[in-house]
Formats: sequence, C-alpha cells, structure tokens
Amino acid sequence: MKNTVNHEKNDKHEQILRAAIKTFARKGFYNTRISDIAKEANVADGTIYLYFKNKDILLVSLFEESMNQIIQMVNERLSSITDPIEQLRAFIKIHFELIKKDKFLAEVISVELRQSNKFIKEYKNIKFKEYLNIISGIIRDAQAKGLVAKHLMPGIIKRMVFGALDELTLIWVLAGDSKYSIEKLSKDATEVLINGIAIKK
Amino acid sequence: MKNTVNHEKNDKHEQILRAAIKTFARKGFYNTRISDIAKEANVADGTIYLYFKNKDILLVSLFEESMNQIIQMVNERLSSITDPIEQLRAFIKIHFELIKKDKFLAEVISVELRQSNKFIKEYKNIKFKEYLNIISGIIRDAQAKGLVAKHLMPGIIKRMVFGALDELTLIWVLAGDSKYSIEKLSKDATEVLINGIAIKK
DNA sequence: CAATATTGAATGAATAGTCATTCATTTTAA
DNA sequence: TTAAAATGAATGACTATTCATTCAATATTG
Repeated sequence: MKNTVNHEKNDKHEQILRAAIKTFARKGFYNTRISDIAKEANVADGTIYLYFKNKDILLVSLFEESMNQIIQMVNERLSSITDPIEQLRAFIKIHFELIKKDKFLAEVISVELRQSNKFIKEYKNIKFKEYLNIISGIIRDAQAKGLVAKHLMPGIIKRMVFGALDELTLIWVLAGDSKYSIEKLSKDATEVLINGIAIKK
Repeated sequence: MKNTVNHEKNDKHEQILRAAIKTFARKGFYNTRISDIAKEANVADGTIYLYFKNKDILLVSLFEESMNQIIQMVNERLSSITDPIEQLRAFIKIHFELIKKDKFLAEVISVELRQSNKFIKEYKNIKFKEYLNIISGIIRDAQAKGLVAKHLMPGIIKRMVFGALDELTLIWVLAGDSKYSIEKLSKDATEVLINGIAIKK
C-alpha cells in the first residue's frame, strides 16, 4: 500500500483555525457565529465540534498555537544576538514583520486578547506571558550589563514596550488607509523605546 | 414652586451609568445582561430603555460622557503649563490619577474600547480621538520649540504614549495584587517616555 | 477478485436555551 | 385627577451545541 493522503497533518484542523482567524478578525469573537466559521472553512457546523470542544476553546487554541509559533521564531532570531539593546531592536523589528505577514492574526490577537484574558474561564494564557517575558529577559540582561538603569522594573518596562507596539499594531491593522507604513511605525517605535530605556552614552 | 428634585441632573441616568460601568468592568460588555445592570442600579429592566435607546448606546454614552469629563479636566490642568515637556509629564500624572480615582471606569475603557471602536456601527468615537490629540498637540508644540525631533510623527507618538499608559492601566486594574503601585507605574512611565521622546540636552 | 461489512468523519436539521426589547399595567407626584 | 415615570412579565429572535443519519473509504470474506 502506498502512503495514504491522510497521513499528512490533518487539513481540517488548520482549515478551521484559519477560517476562525479570518472571521474573528472581520466580526469579532462575540459577533461571529459558528456557522460563519463553518461557511468560511467550507465544512458543516457540526464538523467544528469534532476538532474543537466549543467556541471558547477555538479562540484559546488559536492563541496557543499562534503564540507557540511566534515565540519559537522570535527566540530563534534573538539567539544569534548578544547585545541586549540589539536584541530589543530585533524584537521590535520581528514584531512588525509578523504583523505584516499575518494581518488577520495580528488583528485577532490585538483586539480579542484583553477580553479573552479576562473572560474565558480557566484560561491563564501562559503563552502570552511567555511572549512578554522575552522582553523582560532582555531588559534584565541589559541591566546586568549596565545598559539600562537598574531602578526601572523589567515587569513594568515589558508592558510599556508591548503596549506601545500593540497600539501601533492596532492602528495599522484597523486603518483601511495605510497612513503610516509598517516600516515607519517600526522605525519610530524603535527610536523612542531604545532612547527611552537605554542609558545614553 | 421650589426647585423640584427632578430639575437637578437626573438621578436615574447617572445611577444607571454607574451600574453599567461597574457591571461592564466585572463581566465585560457581551457577558453583561441588561437585567444585571438593572439589578445593580436598583431599577427595572424596562427603566433602562427610558434613558438609553439600547445596550450599544449605553456603552457609547458611557464613553462619551466619561471622556468629556476627562478631556475637560486634562485641558484645564495643562492650560497653566507652558513647557510642552512639562505638559507631557503632567499628562501622564493626570492619566494615572484618573485611573486611581475610578478603577471601574478605567477598566471598562481599557478593555472594551478596542472592541467598541471596531464593532459598534456608526460610532466613530470622536471623544477618544480628541483625547489622543491632546498628546499629539503637545508633541507638535514640542517639535516647534526644538524639544522633540522633527522626524518623529506626532500621530505615531501619541499612539505609543497612549498604548504604553493603557497597558500599564490594564495591569493595575486587572491585578488583584498591587504588585506595582500607581506611583511606581507613573514614575517609570514618565521616565521612559520623556527620555524616549525629548531631545537630550 | 467481487461482494459485503465495518468504520468513523462529516453533515445539518432540530433542540434547548438565552436575552434584548417591548408594552400593558401600576405607581408616583404635581 | 392625570400625566409622566417605572415596572417586569411576555415576546420574539437568535444561536451554540447535539446527535441521528449519511456515505466514502477501507477491511473482510468466500
């Protein structure tokens, strides 16, 4: 018997996730019907429940699986850099690259994350914390090397950095007009954040 | 006839708004039932519809009326300051003061604003833009006075500043533990943002 | 090699609830 | 007394989830 087609990574799971991302991005989690996702994915409503326990879990899976990929790729790219300030620069660069690569996903994460963190029971969003901790790790490293003032708290700085980047993400994904290019956003963000955090020479 | 009680700013209107803020903060807009708000406000479900056209409008009114007050108070406080860098410093200070004063409102605005901006039809949220434009106004003024680099775009900077402050707001209102005090958040935010934006002397 | 049986993925109509909004009725107060 | 305000039960629309059924693909059998 030849290798059967079905031995490759199950198509439907991915197909439904992509449809969910696209639909949540367009209409938001609460305004999206399971039937909307089913239609977008070209499957029956019931099929979705063969792959995801319920609508909440669909959103959670979407976060988890996406954050996993993002974290892995960020860590990979940062691992070849030793200077923490350069790492922060790279982090910002990668953040915007990812947004540009998957606008729908960026929109879902940016718009739905807060709601989800707060309202989906049992969901602690470890993966999101892990993403934020990449930033605080860089800051701590920089402080150890005397590149960032010791009195700034990494737990606060990571949130400021994320907040600033996330807000810029939002204007880019929500603006129909591309008033600001990703490149300009990335450039200004890098300049302000590095200037703000690093000790001037 | 003496001034009747009803001639003062209608009690029920305010009563319902406060109940809505409290309930939206606790459960989020989509998970809040009109009956929840009614119960919190000690009125009947139907009474809410005498004061607000529907649930969406209730949220919109909440934003509008709150932002009006906030904008007025910020403008008042900034008007006595001439140095734009000092204005930015004051803006951040006031932002955190307001959060401390009304935690529920801060939470609703921070968590629901994105959703609402995107999904409530017809609602352009002029008031929120007005708030952001206070920041860009300060930046433009600072640029004119040579205190901020000309190549930074005020439309981008205002969003970075807001994003950073808003994310810090979020950790404060969502964290049961007060891991970071408002004062520390305010202090670190001010330092990083001013350092990031202002030209060093 | 058929013919038949088994499997389980996929379907989508039906269910079972939920909740925003309405409005006939009651209460308030001038 | 009467107009306005308030009430809350009833309505009607909406939708997440279920599950009996279908059917294509694979396995079994003679």
